[in-house]
Amino acid sequence: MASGSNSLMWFRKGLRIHDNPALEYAAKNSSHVYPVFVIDPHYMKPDPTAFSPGSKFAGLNRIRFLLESLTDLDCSLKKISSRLLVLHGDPGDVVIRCLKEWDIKKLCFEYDTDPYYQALDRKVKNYALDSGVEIFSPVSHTLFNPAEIIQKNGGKPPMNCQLILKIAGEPHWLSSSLSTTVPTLPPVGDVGSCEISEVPTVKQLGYEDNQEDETPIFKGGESEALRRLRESINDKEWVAKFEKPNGDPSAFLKPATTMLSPYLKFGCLSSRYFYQCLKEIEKEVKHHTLPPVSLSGQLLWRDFFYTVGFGTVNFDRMRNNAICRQIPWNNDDELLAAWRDARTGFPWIDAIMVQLRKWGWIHHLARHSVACFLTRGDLFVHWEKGRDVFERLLVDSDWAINNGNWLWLSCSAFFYQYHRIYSPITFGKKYDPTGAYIRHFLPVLKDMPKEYIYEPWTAPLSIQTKANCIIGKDYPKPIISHEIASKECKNKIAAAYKLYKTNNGQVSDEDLQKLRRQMVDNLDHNQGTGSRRLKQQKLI
DNA sequence: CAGGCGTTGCTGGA
DNA sequence: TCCAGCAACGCCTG
Repeated sequence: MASGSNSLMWFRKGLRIHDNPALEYAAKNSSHVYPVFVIDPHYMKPDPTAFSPGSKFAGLNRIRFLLESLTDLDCSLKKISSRLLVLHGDPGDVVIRCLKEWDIKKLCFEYDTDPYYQALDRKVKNYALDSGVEIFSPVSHTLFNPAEIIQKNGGKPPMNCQLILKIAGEPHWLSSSLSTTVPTLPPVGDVGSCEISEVPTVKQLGYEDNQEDETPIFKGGESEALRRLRESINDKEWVAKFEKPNGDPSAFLKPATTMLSPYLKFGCLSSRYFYQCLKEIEKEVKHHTLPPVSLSGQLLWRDFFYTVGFGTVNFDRMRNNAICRQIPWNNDDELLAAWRDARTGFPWIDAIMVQLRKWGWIHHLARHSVACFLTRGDLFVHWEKGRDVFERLLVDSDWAINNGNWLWLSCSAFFYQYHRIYSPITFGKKYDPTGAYIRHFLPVLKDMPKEYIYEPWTAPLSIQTKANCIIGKDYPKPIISHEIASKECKNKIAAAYKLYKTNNGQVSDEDLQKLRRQMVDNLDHNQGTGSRRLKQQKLI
């Protein structure tokens, strides 16, 4: 039986029992294990000034998911004669206080590459080192160790996904059996004067719990994650044939992907365990798709973005980010708000933005569609603004992956074929010619005939009247002409790329400002056919 | 230094 | 449903 000293298991992500090496280590030779989660008011308290319910940093959907995950974790810990200790306050201060109060000799937590945790962990590690507390912080959130990949690649992160496998080979743990359960944990010791609470409800955190319109799409927690994993991989044919670019973004009754991303984000599901399951299936079936498009490939993409995010200074911004193209994005908050609040006048785009707000999840290609529209395709708004909206609204929002994809979609890094623009009209039509997706998320258009549902402003007034939807009154006119705006966007990016080349990648703030002025001049020369002018005239 | 390639573009024709 | 043609990017490889 366990004997020895006290251990603190600090949960942050990795909200699971299975494949949790930090938890296993905490349990080893300890007389007491204190499983802790710290609720950071800074992250969790309601922010009434935000554009959607939630805190300053996270929408309510994600906060709810996190709380559900904690409840499930508490429940699982109770089954192995322990419990989750929930504390409130600045996580660094709280953990340091616990280390003192409980006479902790081992501090265990999953290693995290996000800048937030890098800073936080530095603080806690410094204290622990000074006071003789042993630290165990294994890499178990990703398939590979990002630092190791970077080192093997000569000190730089690999800049395409295929390279990861080439550099790393198969993960070292692939053929070993990852723990699926922990039989029992040493008991929680005396908590002294530390204030312990149960997992709070959203109401207790100060939120209105108005789960009005639709039942939530996700239920947080490891139990649900494992259940959904089984369900997803049950159909081996489906797994074997999975090809990411071929998914249907308009499928909402039965979405086209596994929808496991929120569980991977919080570590309710181990990406390593998931990968093992997929490899097992790939071994069994005759033919299967391959990375990067296969289902297993999707986990490699995750590692790819984690690695580049870890190895790139200022990965989450344009300025002073060595891999990011300098592009003179505009600062038009009106355009941004129209996109964010689903009133661009393009039903395909607006329907996606409604789904994002309600579900906290949209299909990968839907993300592409709206991200392209906001940035390089139509509105030319800065990708950092769109990133912020996604970061808030997505339940699965993950720092490295979200930023990486916005860099990708805005043609700022990784991908540069800026002339390939998703049409806000024809792209969705391809998958859903009758507009069922639009009708579901934008009921105001539910009676619009299918001939006009993607471009309702072209419907004759008699049709609009019959459909009970007057464009410009019941549903907005399009904020830009896609034909004109997309052409302008291409020209702007071409100019920015050109400057980047002539300046050898050294583009200053002044250079960008100059470029912006030139662009305004160009618009004026074009006799007001530019998007700016169109917007002023409220033209369609 | 040229040629091939890149998870997910669009249009129009067969 | 598949394909060519369009326009045309940078990065990697040899």
